[in-house]
Amino acid sequence: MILEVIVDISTDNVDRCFDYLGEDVPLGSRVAVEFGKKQLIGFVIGKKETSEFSRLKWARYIDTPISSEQLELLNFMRTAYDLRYIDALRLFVPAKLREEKDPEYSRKYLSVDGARTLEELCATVGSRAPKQLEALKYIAANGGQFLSVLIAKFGASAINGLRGKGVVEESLVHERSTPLGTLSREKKTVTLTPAQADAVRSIEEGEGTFLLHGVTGSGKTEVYETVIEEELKRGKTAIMLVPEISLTPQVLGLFRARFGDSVAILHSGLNASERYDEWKRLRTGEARIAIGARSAIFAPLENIGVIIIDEEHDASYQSENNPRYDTKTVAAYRAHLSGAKLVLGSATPDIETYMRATEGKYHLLTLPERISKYALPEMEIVDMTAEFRSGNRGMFSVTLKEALKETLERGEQAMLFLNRRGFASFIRCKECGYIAKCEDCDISLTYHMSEHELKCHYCGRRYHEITKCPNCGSDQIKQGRIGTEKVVEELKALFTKVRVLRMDRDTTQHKDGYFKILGSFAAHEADVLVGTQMIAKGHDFGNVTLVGILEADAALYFSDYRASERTFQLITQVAGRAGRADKKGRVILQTYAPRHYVFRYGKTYDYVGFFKKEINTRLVTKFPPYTKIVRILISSGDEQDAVDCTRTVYKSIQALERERGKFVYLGAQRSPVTRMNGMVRYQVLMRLAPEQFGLCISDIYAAADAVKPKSGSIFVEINPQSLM
DNA sequence: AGCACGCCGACT
DNA sequence: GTCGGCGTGCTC
Repeated sequence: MILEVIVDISTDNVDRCFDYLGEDVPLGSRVAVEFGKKQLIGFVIGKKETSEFSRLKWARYIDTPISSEQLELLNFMRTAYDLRYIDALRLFVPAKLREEKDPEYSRKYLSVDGARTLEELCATVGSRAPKQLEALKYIAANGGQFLSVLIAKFGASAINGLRGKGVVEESLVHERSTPLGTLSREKKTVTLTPAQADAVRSIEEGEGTFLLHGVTGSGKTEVYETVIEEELKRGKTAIMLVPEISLTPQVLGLFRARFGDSVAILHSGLNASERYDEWKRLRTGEARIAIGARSAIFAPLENIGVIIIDEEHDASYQSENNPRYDTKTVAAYRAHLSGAKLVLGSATPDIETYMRATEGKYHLLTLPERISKYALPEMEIVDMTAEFRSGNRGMFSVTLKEALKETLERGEQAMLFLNRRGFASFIRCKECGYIAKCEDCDISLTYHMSEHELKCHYCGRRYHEITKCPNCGSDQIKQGRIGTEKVVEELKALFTKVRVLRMDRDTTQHKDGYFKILGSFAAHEADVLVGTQMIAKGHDFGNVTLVGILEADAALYFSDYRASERTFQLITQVAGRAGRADKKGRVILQTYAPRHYVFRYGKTYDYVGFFKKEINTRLVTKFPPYTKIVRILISSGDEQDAVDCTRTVYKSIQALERERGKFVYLGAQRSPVTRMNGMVRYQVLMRLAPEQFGLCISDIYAAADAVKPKSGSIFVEINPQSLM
């Protein structure tokens, strides 16, 4: 039998089948092959009787980690996203299975010599080795520990010293590193509200895709859990996806408590062995629920009853680096293949998702109110242009200053949220709030310092630099953007004794920085937490009664058609941080555009009102969901090469446009971020009507694949999250 | 990704 | 005269 094998090398030149002789094994099998003179892992994706090659090598069968259903999903993704076989295959298989050694691992485990007392052992080690003594005591106190853990904790020299002295016993433990047996299942019977029960019933009795729309605290999680439970009772399995950032130990703990060992958790904190362990528990059927970030959609489950995507509007569901894919589309296809239901949940759904729900393509389920009797905090909108005109040139409004003072006096905590994304800068008039926008696209213009001009990132149109506000004539027109450091500075100048924590890219760079800061704030080691969107999600702090949103409108002006949508999501999310059970919260939102519809609807948490307004804007400006944005990004080490490649691609796309009908927009330009690690970046950007998209996308992929930059890359993105 | 084959500059 | 630079091309 001839096996068609994909070898485990990720390059375009080997992104095809290679024929090998082998047994008649199932498709999706893992084989060991000699490729050139390298020993590699390969995956069987086809079988045939004859080959046009004469001197074939043999492939040795190992196992079959990928099901035929998963292979179908893989093929779908390959055409939908123009992926390499191997890049797509790797999503389905834990890294451990791609290493040549036996994936069944066992780890060295150290315990103290039980025949002697701890004092005797300490004496043997001697007082001249304090580190070893410390380690020894630790081992004794814990009843033993894995060698790798000990080395990480005490250093290799201390541990090897101990091992040399014969005071510890070594054994090979063929076991998972995080014992689960200790976690008992919590037999908590939750009583669902009528709305929750209705939602559960609709999902259980229906099929297809559901949008579960409910504000923060309306109890979406109970609906998910009950639906999963029902599916398990029917003998089905379930996948639940959550945004990467919400995979906190607490959230995971809740699910473990409810479902015990039948849930497998796939998160980025797992090492290769742990990941393999969880994968195997799903594959063998030991675990029947997979929970994780976006890649958990590839979990090795059969007979899936439901796929749940929580916070479905979250940007992390779109994979922005290879393999590029969009989880919701993949999930929809997987659900279709396995006859599973797809449940999308959010308080602020993606505009496209909600549109499909209004069109009847998704079943819309609404959870109207918060479960606890405490209403969402009220938002106060402060007009910063008025503050500016009345002489307050600082970044805090009078209202916010007073509210901060009161909060601190009561010994409560505050969060100051700074709405800042990326490094694009917009131009704003501080007197009247005017923002420079593209006349064609209604997208904020970005100031390019090198060229002294303003540009629209979506159509490339250029405008002269402006020094006077065209609206009110003021010369107070400048780049609007402030940093977290600046906020902390001004805060400390106002309140000398205030204890401030800052959370942004800089302070969370080192590992665990994120959780350390949150933990410290939760323990009331600081009065105010200043941060970017990072502090918007999850994390309830009982003592926080004030949330200040500085420059609430800043995200409105990032040159992105989703700016309003993102702003609405952010402000409603951040506002939810204020006030909990017993303490009423207060939200103060500072903006230079108080009359913008985002704030009008945001103030009352009116998503539907916002949606109606926003969808109309999208229709008029011809942005998604009424079009699809396709971007071909070309990067090269050589400027001329990049220009040549861009021209070639642009020409073939133009030819395509002549053949298939006019696109909504087509243009080629330098990428907004011109250089990135030594590479020059150009892009061909287009907007297609949905029908055109279906017709053209494979040709667009072909046009891009036909060009090969000398020392760089070329790839196609669909509705990219940002145009950086 | 590797590795071999292949055609042009400064070295024992 | 040769060693070696890394540019193109192939791996079933």
